[in-house]
Amino acid sequence: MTLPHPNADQISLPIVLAVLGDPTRLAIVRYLASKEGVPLSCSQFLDLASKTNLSYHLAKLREAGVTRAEVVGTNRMITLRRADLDARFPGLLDSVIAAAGEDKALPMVGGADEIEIPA
Amino acid sequence: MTLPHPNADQISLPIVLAVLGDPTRLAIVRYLASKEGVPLSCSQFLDLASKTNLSYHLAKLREAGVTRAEVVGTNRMITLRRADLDARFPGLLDSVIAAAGEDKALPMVGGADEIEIPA
DNA sequence: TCCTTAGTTCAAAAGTTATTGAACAATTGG
DNA sequence: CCAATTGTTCAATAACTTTTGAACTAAGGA
Repeated sequence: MTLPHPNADQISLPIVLAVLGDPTRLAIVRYLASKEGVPLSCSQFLDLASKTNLSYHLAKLREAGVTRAEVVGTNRMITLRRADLDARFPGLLDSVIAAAGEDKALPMVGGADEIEIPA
Repeated sequence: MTLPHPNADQISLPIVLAVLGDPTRLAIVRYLASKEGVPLSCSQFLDLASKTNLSYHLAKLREAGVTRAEVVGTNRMITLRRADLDARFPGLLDSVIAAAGEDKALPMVGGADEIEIPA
């Protein structure tokens, strides 16, 4: 019942960039980052897309090595693979998240005001 | 005879990431970065793809705001838009280039040994 | 002027990614 | 056990991206 994840050394730069180059997925990553490592269930992202479509985007993120999904009962708890990404591509995730944090064009997970943008 | 470029504030994060999420284009950017701001003509990249296909990829990079192309006689001289990208997405380009610099899976522009990988 | 060099444009084909709805599986709570 | 909740899978379609070759433009040199 564990889902397939690449290990750190299998994470590919072009694949990670391509996966992050989608507004829905970037919004997911931004929200995960704003929650500082707290695992979130898939259903937390239903603002962004239909259930089916979310399943697709979350699988892309997981298969690229950007997120980790753990099966807990009937939920999948999603976290960012911060340490693995930082080890593989130092500074990349931080700069993407910082840039995404200011991006008004990206879809929002909560009803706005959900994400703290540090002044 | 000047080509269309977005200005700095029109550069979009997801578009930049998507454009960089392609091995051919990442190789182009890596090579441009390795040449430290020296303008290169399109034909320098013919190792990577056919002339027609290069034209397509270079247009994508230019339209995304990643590169600038200046018409000089019958050549287009290409440079990285380092300052604009750094202003817009601090640290992003540097971390992408650093990660790409070590990536053996990316296509090479010269016959290898062309790019200095700092030890 | 004629030829070459450098690069673009166009239309077609091939391939890939995103989105949808219906049906399914697994767990939990009553 | 039954029903609800959570999320996946599948097949279809729509939409986009990549690649190709042939035809083209524009500048420069002989």
